[in-house]
Amino acid sequence: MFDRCLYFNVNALARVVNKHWSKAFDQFDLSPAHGYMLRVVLSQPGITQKALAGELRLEKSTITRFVDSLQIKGLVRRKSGGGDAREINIHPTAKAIKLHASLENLGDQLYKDMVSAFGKSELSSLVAQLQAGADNLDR
Amino acid sequence: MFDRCLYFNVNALARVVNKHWSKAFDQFDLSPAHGYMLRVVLSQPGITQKALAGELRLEKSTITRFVDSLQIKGLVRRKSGGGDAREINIHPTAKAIKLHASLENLGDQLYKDMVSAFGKSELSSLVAQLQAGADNLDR
DNA sequence: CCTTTTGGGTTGTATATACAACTATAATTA
DNA sequence: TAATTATAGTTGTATATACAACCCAAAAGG
Repeated sequence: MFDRCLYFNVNALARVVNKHWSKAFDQFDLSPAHGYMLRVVLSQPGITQKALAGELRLEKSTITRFVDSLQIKGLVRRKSGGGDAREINIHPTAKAIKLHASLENLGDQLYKDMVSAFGKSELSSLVAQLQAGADNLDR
Repeated sequence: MFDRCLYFNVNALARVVNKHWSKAFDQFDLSPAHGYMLRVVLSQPGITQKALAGELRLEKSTITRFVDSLQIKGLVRRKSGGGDAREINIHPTAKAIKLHASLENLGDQLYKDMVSAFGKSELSSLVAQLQAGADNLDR
């Protein structure tokens, strides 16, 4: 009934993609969203929460929550005192650093899974359209 | 950092689409998801919850919750007793029937919004890819 | 300087949705 | 037909995420 509807189809695809990603991230005991945030922290140690919100396109309150839970798991630390006292810098712990390579491998693996599910050129055109769509609408 | 990642981009687009749709559905005091469910009930009065889950691609427990809230708003009624006593048939109330035309108009309007944001052919190719993607992965 | 405004982060609260365990009924099989 | 299995729906619980109201520190304007 909603075959041609953007809202319906983007949400339906998001649900199946999220399920696939969740299963893959289970081995790290992380949700995909938390895993992606950790990847950003690992690649930019000391990043502020504001910048994380920008990278991940999530609200700052959501970032607070995610940092809280990574902190509870012993994967990141909050540090203040770098110039602007309002800012908080997020650093990966040694435990997180040990995961870095396997997290990136998982990313590669998932990409390959999608290439074989969709085909390489179809996948990249789909992703490009998703991205253009978000940019278009986000105003 | 995740520019080419399906997970990231499908979720980012879903968030902006959902925001746009939510704003549009405010006038009915419905979330888009509830509005879509009501549209299905209006077009197939007496549909079972199982069939609703199929149409909307949502879990049956989610359907229970949605029907609960439409019922509380006086928009649908549950009726049993049609043969199989496990099944529950969902019917729109008179109040819901009055909304039917404007809900469909809203759907048309949103479609037009998307056509002007994306362009007609880009939109339909995007939606077709979303749909094919969900079908592909959902196994 | 002192006051106002802006910006980063947190907290309270709300919604969408899922999954697993459960209940009640129907269908199958022995 | 009695026992097993499958199916429709409900409920408990959990997660992701948003928004609005708030707090504190910084910047800007008088």
